[in-house]
Amino acid sequence: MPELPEVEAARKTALRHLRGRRVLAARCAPDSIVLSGLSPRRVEKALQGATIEGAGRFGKHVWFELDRRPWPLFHFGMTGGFHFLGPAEPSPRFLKLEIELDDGRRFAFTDARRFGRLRLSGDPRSEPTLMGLGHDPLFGLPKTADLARLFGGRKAPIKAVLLDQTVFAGVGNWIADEVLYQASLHPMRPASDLKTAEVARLRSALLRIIRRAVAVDADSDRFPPGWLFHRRWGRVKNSKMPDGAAIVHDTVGGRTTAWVPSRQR
DNA sequence: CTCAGTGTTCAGTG
DNA sequence: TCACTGAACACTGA
Repeated sequence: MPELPEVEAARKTALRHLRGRRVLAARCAPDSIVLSGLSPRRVEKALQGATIEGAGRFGKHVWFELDRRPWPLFHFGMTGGFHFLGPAEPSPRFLKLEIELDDGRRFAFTDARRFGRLRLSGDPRSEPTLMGLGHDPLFGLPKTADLARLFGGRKAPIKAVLLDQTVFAGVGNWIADEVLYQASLHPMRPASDLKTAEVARLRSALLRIIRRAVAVDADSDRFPPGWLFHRRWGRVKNSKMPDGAAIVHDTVGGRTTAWVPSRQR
């Protein structure tokens, strides 16, 4: 669920449900991994009685803006997510944080696989982990010439560079594959080998894909039918694009990579 | 039972 | 120091 568009959709939904709401009660699970050692009590105390005024995001990180500090800062890892519940609904499985709002509704943060994180921050934007991030495509990308210069020092496969959060914040595995497919680029090409025209194609594909996915709130049923996304899942043998082009699966940059050799040279 | 997986970090290497 | 690679992490679901 959690690449940039999914996290942005979660942020917007949170904003819709939570803005202006006061926290009546908060319950935080004693999960020392997800909390990275932070005490559940501190999280509960930070939220208890606070009013939620906004929600921010950078890359795959999302946070709530309260009327006082510190603020909760979330990362979804592989399986984290937000849930919004009515007063009588049962709490979801894998619950890490639950909040009761002053309108009777409830908010929950869950994470089955526990790669997600919940922290507190006086100012998320100045957290070292956020400041180390590269360009969030939704907030804009450098011009082609500057990207080309950035790639010039990288001999790693372009797929790996796309996944590098210190270069492109928020890009994950399916977006990287979609970008390379739509830009007709071989995932294993060393980044430094890309010609200017190829960097331009990558740049516009990245912008187009992120903007479109965000515009439909990361609802993959509404992604354009031609996207690789719809046919990339699993290492399914003999899978093909609608035009008959074969999709193959390899490991590149340590991740499963779905690509179409007939199109990506 | 085995294995892949929409992510990040850290150790080891060059 | 930097860039890069691969393993580790934790757990579910196929």
